[in-house]
Amino acid sequence: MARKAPARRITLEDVARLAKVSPITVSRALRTPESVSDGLRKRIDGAVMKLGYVPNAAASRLASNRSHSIGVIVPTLYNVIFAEYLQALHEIFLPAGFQVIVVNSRYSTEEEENAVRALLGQRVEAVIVVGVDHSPLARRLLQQSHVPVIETFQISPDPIGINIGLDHRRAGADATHCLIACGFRRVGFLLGQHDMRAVERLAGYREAMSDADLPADGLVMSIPQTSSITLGARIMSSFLAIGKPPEAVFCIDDNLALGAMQECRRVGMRVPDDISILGFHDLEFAAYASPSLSTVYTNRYEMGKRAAEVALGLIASNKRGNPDVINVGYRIVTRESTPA
Amino acid sequence: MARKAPARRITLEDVARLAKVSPITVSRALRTPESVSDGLRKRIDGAVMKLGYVPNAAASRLASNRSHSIGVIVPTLYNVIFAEYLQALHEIFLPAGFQVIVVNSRYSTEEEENAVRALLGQRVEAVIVVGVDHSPLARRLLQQSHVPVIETFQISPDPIGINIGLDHRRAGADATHCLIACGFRRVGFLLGQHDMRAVERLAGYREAMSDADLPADGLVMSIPQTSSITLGARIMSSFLAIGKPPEAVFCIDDNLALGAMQECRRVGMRVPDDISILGFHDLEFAAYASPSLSTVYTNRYEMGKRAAEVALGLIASNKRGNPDVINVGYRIVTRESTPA
DNA sequence: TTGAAAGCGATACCAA
DNA sequence: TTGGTATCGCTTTCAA
Repeated sequence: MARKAPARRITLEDVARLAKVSPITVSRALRTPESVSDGLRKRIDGAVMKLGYVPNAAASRLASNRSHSIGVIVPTLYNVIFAEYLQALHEIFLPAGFQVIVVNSRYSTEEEENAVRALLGQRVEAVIVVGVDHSPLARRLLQQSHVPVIETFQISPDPIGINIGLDHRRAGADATHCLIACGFRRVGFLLGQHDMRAVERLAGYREAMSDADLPADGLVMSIPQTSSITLGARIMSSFLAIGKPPEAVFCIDDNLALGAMQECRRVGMRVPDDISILGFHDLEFAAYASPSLSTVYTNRYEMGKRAAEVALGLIASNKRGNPDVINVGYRIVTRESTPA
Repeated sequence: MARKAPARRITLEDVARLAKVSPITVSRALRTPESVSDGLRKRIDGAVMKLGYVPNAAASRLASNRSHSIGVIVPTLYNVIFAEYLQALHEIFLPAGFQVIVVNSRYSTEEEENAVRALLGQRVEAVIVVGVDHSPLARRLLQQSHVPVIETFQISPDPIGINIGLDHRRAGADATHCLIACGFRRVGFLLGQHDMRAVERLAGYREAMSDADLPADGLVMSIPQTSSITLGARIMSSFLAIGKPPEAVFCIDDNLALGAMQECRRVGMRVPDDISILGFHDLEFAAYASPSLSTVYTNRYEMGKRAAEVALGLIASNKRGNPDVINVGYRIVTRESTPA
């Protein structure tokens, strides 16, 4: 076995010894400097610096039963929508003295369950999770944890706690109606992986088609992989390969839409003259594509910001928050890739 | 003050009591199930399930002095290059039983220092950080921490431990030479914020211009904000506003490049006929832009992967790793936005 | 303002 | 295979 402690780590006691005070005084000087006399504080700060002391967070958490950290579960980091969301969370939590622990569930309910366990094990003071579908155990663990739980991005018929999101089914239906209103009958739907938000938007699409008495058969095309521009091009290519091209396609997100658009142009179809393309989320490049991309704007930043604010409020008041749904909505943005 | 413990949290002891075994046996059953008899294991698992027990990581860390977690510091989450890098880290560390704690330093040395302190306080078993410029205290804390430190993305003249990156100065010089070789004399340089990688690339640009006896005065344009497509358009717009347009511009990254390209087109300049544009990083959309964007490919995934592998090796062998530089290089990718 | 003693909830080490 | 006991490094009482 390795020799114990190859140069033991510096502890509070080491600092106390060097500063010739008791450990508890050092602890105080670090947490509430104003509660310690000037002289001592200076001696202690000096000792801390000299030794390069870094408090052991595990010990602190154990003793205080406070972690000063927030757990956040996102399905991926590849998509910039989650970066925007996380940015908002950081902007609220860091100044409030909380650390943000981000865990990536990679769109897997199983990994999400592990993430929940890991975060609750860290005794995070709130859990903020993207999506509303969880494994039964994950749901139960969240429910019986004593911390606020906030589900985001999607609204839930049965939220665990606070729920801040938008109605993806309605957004999908509205967007599809919008294309139908342009006079299109063959409206396609392109998607990558079938996460629950995608599935809801697809359901909205089917609903809208059905409402307009239009068949959706053979118009839904999916390659269940992480959404990307490349994937959009591939899906569009498969779509075009199997028969009569659609008059319009609604893509599960802007990445797919951009790829689909480029693929159409590659094979000589003009957008929007020969085919219309509608994306989702309104990523930054959508406005800069040529033609610029029509899409559905969603406010990721606001969802993050409100989630963080709600969480801070609940933590401060030592409550969990009764189930409540906050719908932040969406907005269809018409640009050049669809008719005016 | 709030009443203490509104329904106390479940501990190992609660599980032990319910399963009628000693706490230490529960601990064993959870960590090394094979070291406990079948009957007990089942009873214990049942009790864990029934109570929804989640071990307190703080207590475990304190007692075992192992955190099973890795600290990663990135300057932003907005840029997909870091998502790719983090993805690689996750893919290596999670299966190896390590949690990845991601902290965002928001391009601030000060926040980075806080991040270092927070991570070392968590007793992470390795620190992986983007960049090689740190505050003196951050550097010292990393140095005297007893864990492996891996600096990435950029090569360092004086690495703390292992250093995996590329030479941004040379990449900047090579890219600029490439434009000069096309016969351009007025080659501009566009950048947003002056992080150290950007500064190195700028230095490379200046070097290349000076090598070719070309003046760089008035050809460097910067708006020190987070890089984005919009920002690229704005910087290009300012550039065009102040006088004779350049023959080519080298942009600090593909976002800026795409924005710059769209701005040129907006004002009626053709790319590459009237102006050439070169980006950096080869983000996915670069190949799909129209015209497709020439750029410099960097391998973020590989940097993450190798950093993780090296870290795991060092952790396993209980070593810190002597300073060593691994240069992963880059590659200039010529597409339609520059002459062939 | 400072300090002494008693935990926090797990694991390590040694016994049975 | 199972259990007792000390201990990890800090904070929370409570006293001085």
